[in-house]
Amino acid sequence: MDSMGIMARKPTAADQALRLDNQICFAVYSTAHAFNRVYKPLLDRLGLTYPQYLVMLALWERDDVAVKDLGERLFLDSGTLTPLLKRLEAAELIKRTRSTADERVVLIALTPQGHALREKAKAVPQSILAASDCTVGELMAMKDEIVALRDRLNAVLGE
Amino acid sequence: MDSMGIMARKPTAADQALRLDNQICFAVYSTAHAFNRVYKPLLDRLGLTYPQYLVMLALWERDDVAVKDLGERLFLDSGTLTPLLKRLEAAELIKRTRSTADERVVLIALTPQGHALREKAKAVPQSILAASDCTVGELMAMKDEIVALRDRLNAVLGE
DNA sequence: TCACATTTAATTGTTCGCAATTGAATCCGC
DNA sequence: GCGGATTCAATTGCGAACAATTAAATGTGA
Repeated sequence: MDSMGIMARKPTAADQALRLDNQICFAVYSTAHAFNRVYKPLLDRLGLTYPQYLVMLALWERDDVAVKDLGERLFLDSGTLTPLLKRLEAAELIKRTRSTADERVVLIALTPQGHALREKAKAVPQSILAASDCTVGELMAMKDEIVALRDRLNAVLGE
Repeated sequence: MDSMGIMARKPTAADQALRLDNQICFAVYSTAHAFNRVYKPLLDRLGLTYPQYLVMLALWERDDVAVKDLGERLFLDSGTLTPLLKRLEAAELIKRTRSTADERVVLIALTPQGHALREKAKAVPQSILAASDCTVGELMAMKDEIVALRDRLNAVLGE
């Protein structure tokens, strides 16, 4: 077969598909890391990691919600969220309380400091926009495509 | 200001930008996780995690390379790669050897088993393609856009 | 009512991902 | 040569991410 040797061989479609450059998943994976690195210095000023920032974004839209609800919005499970939320509570940005109606449920609420942090966070998106060197319209179009892809992937998982 | 209270308030552009739905970074982040979950059962059969699969993809294209070279291709550093490569070595898929020319450098080479695994891996991309429910053309177009975004983000980091 | 299934968070263990540091090897200017 | 800067991989420590399990609370059917 000489698949690794000196002899020339016409690359098959399967060969091409295994090329790193051709993989959309690697494109998405490496772009996620690039975003993370761009966010890092901005979020350091807020005392947040990127996943913590996502949790705060979700809570600024709606708080007093169960861990499960937060997990569904962020596509994360309790194994990830429980320790992360404990760190946010230690930072006094949120408060965790058992629901009285259903004691299995832990409700997450913002503290005054948690609410207040939103003002400081408003500067973040425009810094990212600048770093992306794109227009808002371009980014939103891309975002819609990527979300559509994500939702199709998640649909397969749900089967 | 009543930013959290009952009074209605016209959402500003900054408010809109903080919405989770509007964030391309969250779209990318959550899509990366969705890919990971789709890959998981496929890669389990190969005995690889997703990052390990990426390393193998890179090595199938070119091996006998330094850790640093691998890191540049995958956008990862030695803190991530060193333990990952040790696990691949333990699985006998790669061999790590110090370069004789420059003893700081560790060269990564595929073992026969490492080469052989490529044949089994050929089935993976088409399964992903099916899960994405897209045409190859659509995916490649998206990939190019995302890579362009990644490269602009990385360019800002390099400044 | 009571057994049994389901739901919800928390926990445990493994693997990334990265910042910061370390230590060895190499390079470079003088 | 020699000394300091640089390069490279490894290490340490922390924070995700997730599978699998646990434990408690709740729901359901006979």
